[in-house]
Formats: sequence, C-alpha cells, structure tokens
Amino acid sequence: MSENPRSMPAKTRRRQLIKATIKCIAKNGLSGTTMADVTSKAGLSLGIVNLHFETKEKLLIETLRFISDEYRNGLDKIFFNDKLSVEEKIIAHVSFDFSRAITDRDKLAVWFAFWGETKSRPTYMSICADYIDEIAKNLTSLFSTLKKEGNYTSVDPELVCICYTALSDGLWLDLLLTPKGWDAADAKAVAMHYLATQFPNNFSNIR
Amino acid sequence: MSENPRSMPAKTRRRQLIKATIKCIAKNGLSGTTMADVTSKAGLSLGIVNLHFETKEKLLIETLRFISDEYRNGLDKIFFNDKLSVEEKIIAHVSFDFSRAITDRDKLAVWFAFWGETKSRPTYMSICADYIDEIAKNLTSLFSTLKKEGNYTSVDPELVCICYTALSDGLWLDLLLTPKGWDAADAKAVAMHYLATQFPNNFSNIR
DNA sequence: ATTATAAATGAATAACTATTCATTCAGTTT
DNA sequence: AAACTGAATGAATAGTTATTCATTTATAAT
Repeated sequence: MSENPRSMPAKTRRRQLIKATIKCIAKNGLSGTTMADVTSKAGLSLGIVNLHFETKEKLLIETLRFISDEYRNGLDKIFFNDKLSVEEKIIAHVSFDFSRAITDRDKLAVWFAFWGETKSRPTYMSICADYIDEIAKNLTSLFSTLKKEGNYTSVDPELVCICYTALSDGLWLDLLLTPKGWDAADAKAVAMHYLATQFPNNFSNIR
Repeated sequence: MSENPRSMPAKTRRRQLIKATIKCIAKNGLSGTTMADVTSKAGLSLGIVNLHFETKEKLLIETLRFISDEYRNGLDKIFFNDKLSVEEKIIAHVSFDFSRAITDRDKLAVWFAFWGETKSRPTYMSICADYIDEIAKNLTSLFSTLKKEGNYTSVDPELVCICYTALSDGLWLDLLLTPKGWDAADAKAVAMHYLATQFPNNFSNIR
C-alpha cells in the first residue's frame, strides 16, 4: 500500500498534496489546517509543500482552483456534448450537481470553507467569479432554448438560472449540515421539483 | 465618541467583543482573526477576551450563538405574532430573510465562515442543528396551514419548506459573492418567485 | 477620606506553526 | 562503478499569536 517511489513528477506530487489538503480542511477546517497535517496526511515530509507550492497560501489557492476546475469541466463536458438534447443537458447538469463526486462531504466542506473567506481574499473571490459567470451564461442559454422549444411563454430564463443555482448551493449546505436522514438523491429531487414548476412538460415525474 | 467608561457590565463588554469579532471575521476570515485584531477593533486591551470568554474558541462559539439567536428570535417574533394571518407571516418571514439586519455582508461572511468549519466542530454543528430544526418546523406548519386555507391540493409543505430554505441560503451566498449589480431586494424577488409557483393566489405580483 | 472590590491593562510568556536549507537518497549518465 | 542530478527530508529557525497575571485604575462601600 506504500505511496512512495522516492521521486515523482511534480504534477503528481502537487495533486497528491491538494487531495491531502481537501481531507485536512474537511477534518480540521481551514483555520485548523497546518502544513504538518497536510504533509503527514500525504505521507510525505514537512518541507515538501514549500518545495512544490512555495507557501501555504499558494497551496490553498491551488486547492480552490482544483475543485473549481473539476466542477466547471464537468459541466462544460455536458454543455458542449452535441449528442444531448437541451432537456437531456439540463437533466445531466442536475445529475452532475448531485453526483457522488460533487456532493462528497469533504469537498462540500472545502467549498464552504473558501466561501467563508472569500470576502477577505480577492484571489479567492476572482477564482469563484470566473466559474460562476461561465456556468450561469451556459445554463441560462439552456433554459432559454428550452423555453422556445417547449413554448413556455411566461418563463424567465435568467431568473430560473439564478433560482436553480441558488437552490443547488443551498441544498449542498443541507447535505453538509445534516449528515444523516438525507442524501444527495433527496436533494436532487428537490431541485427537479423546482424545475418542474417552470417546465412541467419536461421535468414532471422524473426521478 | 469615546467608547470607554473604564468599567462596564459584563454583558455589555461581551456583546461589544462579539460585534468586533463579526467585523474581524468579515475583514480577515476566521483563520485570519486574531485576539489582537478583535480587541483593538473593540478599542480594548489584549487580555480582555480571556477575561470575559476564557479562550478564543469560546468567543467564536458565542459569536455563532449570537447570530443564530438573532436570526431565530427574529423569526419567532413573526411566527408567534397572533395579529398576522398565515399569508402575512410568510411574507414577513421572507422580508426578514432579506432585511438589512440579516443580509449585512459582514454577518453573511460570518455565517459562511462557520458553516465551513461545521464539519470539524461538533459544537458549531449542534448550534446550527438547533435553530435549523425549530425554524423548519414552524415554516412547514405555515405552509401546511396555507395549503388548507387556500385549497392547494397538490402542495407538499415539507418539500416547500426545504426548497425555500435552501433557496434563501443560496441567495445569501450570491449576496456574499457578488457585491455589485445585485442586492437584497433582487434576492427577495427570486424567493417570492418560487413561493408564487406553489401558492399563486397568495404570492403572485408581490413586490 | 479611606478602604475594598472588581474591571481592565499590556508586558511577558508559552505554545504553535510556516519556512528554510544543509543533508540524504534514488535514479541516471558517463 | 564513479560522478552527477534533482527530488525529498526533517531538524533548526523565525515569526506569529493565544494566554497569563502582576499591576493599574475606576467605582462602590464604610
């Protein structure tokens, strides 16, 4: 089970350290995460973070970038998939939002940890702004297309995008705060319930 | 404008320190908040936190309890106000959720800072669980009553409560992350839009 | 006035943690 | 197989921050 050929490509080591950072933030919070924690969780020596990231702050920034990219890339793959209909893309988007990879509680803890510091750190703020803008643009355009295709005359695509996005963020919080008696499938059902109010011919009775 | 009669009742000093803590967390994040910051923001001496709270951790816990209580008490005042109809109570609940006192960005930053640490701190978790449970119970009962009174046969009050609550948490995140081009009134409109899908006779065209 | 009481102070201490860098080690090249 | 290379190590250092407590100060009691 040993993790350690003495030497590894830099990219591998960096990823290994980011993964360890996610686990440490989930276990001890951002304020309780130390270099000693991270490196020992990774099974490596104390100095290695400074070798690969220079400073703790830069490791944290790369960790935020890692989960942001993972999220953005997952959604892009859906949005730019020519084989899916608009309805299928929206369903895939929701499924992705409540998939194992995204609703992993360790990662959710990391999201909220960074969001809590965002107001005080311009770098965190701008990383968040980037992915938020892109995703909102794409999702709004999906709703807009579905409105036309389905003759939903009174739907406001921008409003629905804002509402859906806020809803899924809030449902993530529920998943983080209520460990028992509630899971990602339940959360997904709530999200679909909202979409069904806007596009009843497409999303009613979906499970 | 001086803040300092040399001596003050303990309760006043504690509140003064909690207020300073909120400002510091908003400005520097939880991990960047030091005793020196807090006490100097309060215009008091370094040792005073330990005098009134014993430890930094206890100050943080009392800070979370402070904003939780403020939120819970505000909503209780609405819920137990006999002069309001059910519809009025729900509208008042939403207005409170997006009022100045609650959507103050300093306080929002504090909420998210604590939520990010919740997974690792059982004490934070249990403080959150308390207010969440009570508020959910009350809000569900409002929706349940409105369902009967308004003959909304297909509404699921528990689902609507979960959905509304997640939505408002998510809208708070939007207010925290997007300082410009978006305000509490806009967020409130989104929340009302959702309620209108469930109770169209009560909440359509409300501003 | 004098004494007693309790709050507040802040310099000193203790504890913790990020960062540095001389050394070790596992490959790779000659 | 000897010399070279660069990743990795971890003891030592430097910096930061929570906590302590002897002293000061304001107010109340006698």
